[in-house]
Amino acid sequence: MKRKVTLKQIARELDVSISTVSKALRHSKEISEDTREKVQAFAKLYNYRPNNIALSLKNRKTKTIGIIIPEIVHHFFSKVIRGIELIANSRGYNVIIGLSNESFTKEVINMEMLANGSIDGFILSISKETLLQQDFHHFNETINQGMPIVMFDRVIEEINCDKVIVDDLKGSKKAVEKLISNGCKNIAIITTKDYVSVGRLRTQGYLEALQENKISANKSLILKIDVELDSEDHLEDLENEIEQFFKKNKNIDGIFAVNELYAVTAMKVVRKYDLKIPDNIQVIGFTDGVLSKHSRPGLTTVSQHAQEMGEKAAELLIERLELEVEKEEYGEEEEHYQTVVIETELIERDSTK
Amino acid sequence: MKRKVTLKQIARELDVSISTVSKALRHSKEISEDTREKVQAFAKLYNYRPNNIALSLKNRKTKTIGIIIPEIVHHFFSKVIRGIELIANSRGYNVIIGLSNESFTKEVINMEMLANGSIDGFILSISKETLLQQDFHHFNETINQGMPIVMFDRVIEEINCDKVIVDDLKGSKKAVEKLISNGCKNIAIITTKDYVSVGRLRTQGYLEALQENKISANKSLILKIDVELDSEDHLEDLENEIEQFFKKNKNIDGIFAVNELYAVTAMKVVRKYDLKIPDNIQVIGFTDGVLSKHSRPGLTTVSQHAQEMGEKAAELLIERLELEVEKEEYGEEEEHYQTVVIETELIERDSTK
DNA sequence: ATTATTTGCGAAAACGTTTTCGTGTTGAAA
DNA sequence: TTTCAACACGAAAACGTTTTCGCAAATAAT
Repeated sequence: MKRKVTLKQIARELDVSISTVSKALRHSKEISEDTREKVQAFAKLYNYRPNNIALSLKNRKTKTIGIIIPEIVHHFFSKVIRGIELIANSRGYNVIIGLSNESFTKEVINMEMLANGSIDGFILSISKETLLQQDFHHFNETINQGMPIVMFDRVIEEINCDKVIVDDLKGSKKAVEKLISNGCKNIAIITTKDYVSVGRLRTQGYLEALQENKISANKSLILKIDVELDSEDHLEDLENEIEQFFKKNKNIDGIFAVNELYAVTAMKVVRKYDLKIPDNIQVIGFTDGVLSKHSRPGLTTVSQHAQEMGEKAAELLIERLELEVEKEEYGEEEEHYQTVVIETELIERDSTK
Repeated sequence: MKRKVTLKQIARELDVSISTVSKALRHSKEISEDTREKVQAFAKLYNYRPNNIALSLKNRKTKTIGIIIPEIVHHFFSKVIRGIELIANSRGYNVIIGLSNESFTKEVINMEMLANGSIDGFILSISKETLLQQDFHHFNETINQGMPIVMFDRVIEEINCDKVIVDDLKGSKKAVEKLISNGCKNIAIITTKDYVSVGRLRTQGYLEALQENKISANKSLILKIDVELDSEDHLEDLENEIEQFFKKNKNIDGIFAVNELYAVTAMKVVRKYDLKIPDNIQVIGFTDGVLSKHSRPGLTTVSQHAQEMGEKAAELLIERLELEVEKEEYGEEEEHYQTVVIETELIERDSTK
């Protein structure tokens, strides 16, 4: 077992100084061609690679991005990660992941763990619990310490940072408009309780679409699901709740669900009542994940372009990181944060006419 | 914007030495109660946190685990990650992720990027391309440099490291036996080409089950899919290939597929021919992912307990990491690597009788 | 032959810690 | 009064780099 070789060892072996070795390896003009070749040959032979940690300490930057997300077993989030990783890697950055598990405390702990030098900046999506508690001090503190944050999907207006969001409102509106123009008269929405911002926005899109088409919203056609039923362990509860909802509203001929799971579960329930999709009831979901593609019938859905969100978020963060280097040289300029909106796209499959 | 405070700054501010500050914060008995309190109060006020990078450099360990996987947008892998993260975090480790994208080169590059000090050890699953090329030098080199590796799921016998595998052979055997005992006479298998070790093992399980039940294997009932059709972009090609296969083998009454995607795609094809599942054809898949749960009919499947695999892998790695510290103190002992087998479980749903 | 310039290299500082060891001061024991 | 331990603290090394600066030797210019 040969441990990693260091500059010091090379220097000792070749009877030169550490500085000489370092310079020789970085092709410094200061070093004679002779020594340069000698050192490089030796380094190659022993497969020398500079130690990242030492570099990080010296440069005071780690070339690593911290990602904090609520959940990784999730098509949307994993696609975002893929996008982030793609851009990050191509620009020489690594990606370190912390899962909040939708818990406020874990989110805070994870961020603290990473903020102490391990990373240069965060890309994150806020946990449901944090949204619920409305406690955002950890974000502000991190930013105040000079560590940039890019938020995606679940963001908060008031925090001063770059953001990447999907146009939830417009996306939902398009979806509901599609149902309307397809002839639906009684369109139900299956959504989350309001504190998850995306749920609120998507509900709003639903309402606006109705309004603009002169359809009066019917409160009993709005089903708000408790987030606790989202997990895979509560599939049956979710199904039951949706079934109760159906029983109470037999006239439904269109369903807009704010995520895939709600949509396919709704379809499952619909089938129990021997109704045909899309003939009797049309369904549109949100998020173009694996369920939408493989459900039967194929689910018409609003695609969020998750990977693109990740890519954009990574670009924003890295730009800011590299820009900061310059900022230190010139004086501080005004910081200006952007919010990038990723357009949604309605992907039509067989659950609509 | 107040930058992170360091020991040096505290020392200067309080007019003591850096050593004193460090000791005071670590509750050293060397420091008088007076100074200790003073320092701690100041540190708390300025929210002092030791810099991780500096600690890593000093301790020559990063408390970070590197994960290399072929793909993250994948139920199995993301569940494994969740398992790893769970254990890692509870033991004070972070998790840094590299995606190989099933490419040999990216696997190598990613590993090199992380191996230079960024992490203490790897948990990885080998890319298909690497398996195909049979080039494993990067694993051996990493291990030779004293960096432990734990492989999971897609592993290689010959490499000297801990492994966590699912009992693919037994799992498949159980599945096929189930089909047999349910009365299937012509059982097809949809599998991958042989170089993907899990595909090979699962095929082997299929063959053994047939043999032990005195059913002669029929080569035309074995469909080996090219891995390139696995991605979401080639769903149609996959479907076509399976359809051709069906056309040639109209007598199939049972299907065992080595992953979810093949299974649900097969079901899709079956439906085209107006055959009933499970009445005319029974289907069993592998991997209990989101597709199995939500497909219609629900897919009977072999569950691999992905999260448990991740947990076990993390435990193995961390144990070895902490053990190594001791090993440096006592002389080197014989290293002994384990291979942990995670039992599979047959989850019965509606695609079997 | 003397001075000026270039060349090639090493010493040392810096990044932020922890830890070993040394040392001056105090109070107690001799 | 002298000796010794206990106490409280600081200096310095170490982890592995990069980089600035200084310095000697070699070369060029006068």
